[in-house]
Amino acid sequence: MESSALIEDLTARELIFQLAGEDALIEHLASGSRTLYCGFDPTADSLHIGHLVPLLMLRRFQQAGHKPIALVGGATGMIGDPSFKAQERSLNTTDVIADWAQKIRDQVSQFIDFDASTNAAEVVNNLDWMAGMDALSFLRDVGKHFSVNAMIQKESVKQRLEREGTGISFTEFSYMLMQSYDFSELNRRHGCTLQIGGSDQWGNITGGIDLTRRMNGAQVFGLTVPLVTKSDGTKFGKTESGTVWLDAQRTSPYAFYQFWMNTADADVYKFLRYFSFRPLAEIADIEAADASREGRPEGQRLLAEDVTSLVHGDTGLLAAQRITEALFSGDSAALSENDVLQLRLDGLPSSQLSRAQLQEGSLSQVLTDSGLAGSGKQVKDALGREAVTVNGRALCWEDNMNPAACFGADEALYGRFYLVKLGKKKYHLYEVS
RNA sequence: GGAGGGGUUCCCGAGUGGCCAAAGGGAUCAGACUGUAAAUCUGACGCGUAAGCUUCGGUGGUUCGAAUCCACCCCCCUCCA
Repeated sequence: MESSALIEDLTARELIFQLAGEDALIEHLASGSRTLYCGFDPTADSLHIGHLVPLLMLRRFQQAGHKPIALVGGATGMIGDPSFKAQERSLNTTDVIADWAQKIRDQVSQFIDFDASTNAAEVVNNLDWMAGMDALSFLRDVGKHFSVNAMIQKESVKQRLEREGTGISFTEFSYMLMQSYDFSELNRRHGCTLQIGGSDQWGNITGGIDLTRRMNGAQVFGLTVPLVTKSDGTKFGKTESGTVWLDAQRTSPYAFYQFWMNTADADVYKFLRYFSFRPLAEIADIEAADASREGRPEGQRLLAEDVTSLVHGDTGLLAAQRITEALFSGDSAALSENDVLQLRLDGLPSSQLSRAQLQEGSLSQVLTDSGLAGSGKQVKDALGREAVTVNGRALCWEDNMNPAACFGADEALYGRFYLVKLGKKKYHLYEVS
C-alpha cells in the first residue's frame, strides 16, 4: 500500500484517534519512507490483545514502506506509567523486569519484518540509554524542559491528582519525562519522526514531541489509536479466565480463537477493520452478506481465523480449528483415538486422573482442581441444570458425590478418555488410568 | 510534625454491638430462547456435598456476642507547618 493511501485506509478503519500535526504529518509520510516507533512496557511476561492494535499498526506502516521500531521499556517498565491508572502501582524487581523485557522483545518481533531490504524493523530497549544516565544529567538536561504546571494539566494524571483517595508518587509522575526522552533519543539515533500508541499515551507522546523540538530542534509527530470498546460497554479483552494473552502458554490458540468467535455481532465488523488486514471493501462485502443471511454470520469466524493466524501462525490456527470442529460439531464419539491425542497436543485443557482418586471426594472437587470450574457451587449449579456432560452423557445432582460413577469404565473413549463439558462452551479432557 | 477524612467480599458501594456471609449496582458463570450472538427472563455468585469453616487494612482488647466499641500499628487522601 502506498503511503498516501495509508492514512486514508487507517482513517476509514477508524484506527486513528488523534494526530499531532495532521496536515504536516500526512505530507511527511507521503514524501518518503519514515521511521516510527511504539513502546511496550514489560508489565507482565506477555503482551495481551489490548496491545494488538498498536502492534498491528507498526505492521501496517511497514507494509506501506515505513520503518518500524518496537521499543521495549526495560527502563520505563521499572517506573510504571501512571496514565489513566487509578492507583499507584507496586514496583517489580530489576531481574523480573529484565526477564519480562526479553519475552516481550521476542513477542513483539513476530509482528514486524526484520528482513525487509529498505525498511527492516528494529527492536530497541530504552534501558540501553536510560541505564547510564545519572540523576543530575536527567534533571538538568531533560527535566529542565518540562513545566510542572503543564504536566499537572494533563488529563492522564488529573484523576490521580484530583480524586479523593488516590495520589501519585514522584516516581510515576516522572514517567512522562522518560517516555519523552525516549522519543528524542530515537529521533537522534534512528531519525525516528513518528510515535504511535494507545489513546492513553497522548500526553506522553505530545510530551515527547515538545522535548524533541527543544532538544533536537526537530519536528516529529504523534498518532494514537482508539481504545477498543465493545458495544455492550464491558471491557474488551477479558474473559472468565481473565486477560486474553498473546503468549500461547498463557492463552492457548484454541482459547484465543474462541475469544474472537464469541465477538458480538455489533462489534465484529469493527473488529475486522481493526484487527484484520483484509481490504475494507472485502469487509464491507462480508457485512452485507451476513446481513442477508439467515442464522449465524460469517464475520466471527473470519475474524477469529485472521487474528489467530496473525498471532499464532497457521499451525496455531489449524490446532484451534481442529478442537473447535471436534467440540462444537456435537459428536465427540466420532473422534478417533488419534484425534483425541491431537486435541490434547493442540491445547485443549486436559488433566490426568487415577481410578483411585475417583473413589473418594466429589465431582465438584475433581472439576475444580482441574480448573474446569471455578468453584464447587458452579458445578452444583450446573449439575442441577444438566449442564455437565461426560462423553455426551448428562450428569445429575446425585452424581456429585460419586465421581467414580461419573467416569464409568465402560464409557471411556479408547479405554481412558473422558471429554467433560461444563455449560455450552467449556471443555476439559480427562485421562483416567 | 499538626488537624481532619478514609481503608468492607472481583469492582463500585451500603452497613456503626446481635435479625450480617454482610443491602444495592456492575462484572462474571449457568439455564431458557438462539446462531458457540444481542436483548429478555430465571438461578448462582467467600469455601465446603453437607455439618460447618474462614472474611470486612493488621495485631491485641472489651463483650455472652464485633465489620460495627477501645488501644496500638500499617496504608491512602485533604488542609496546615
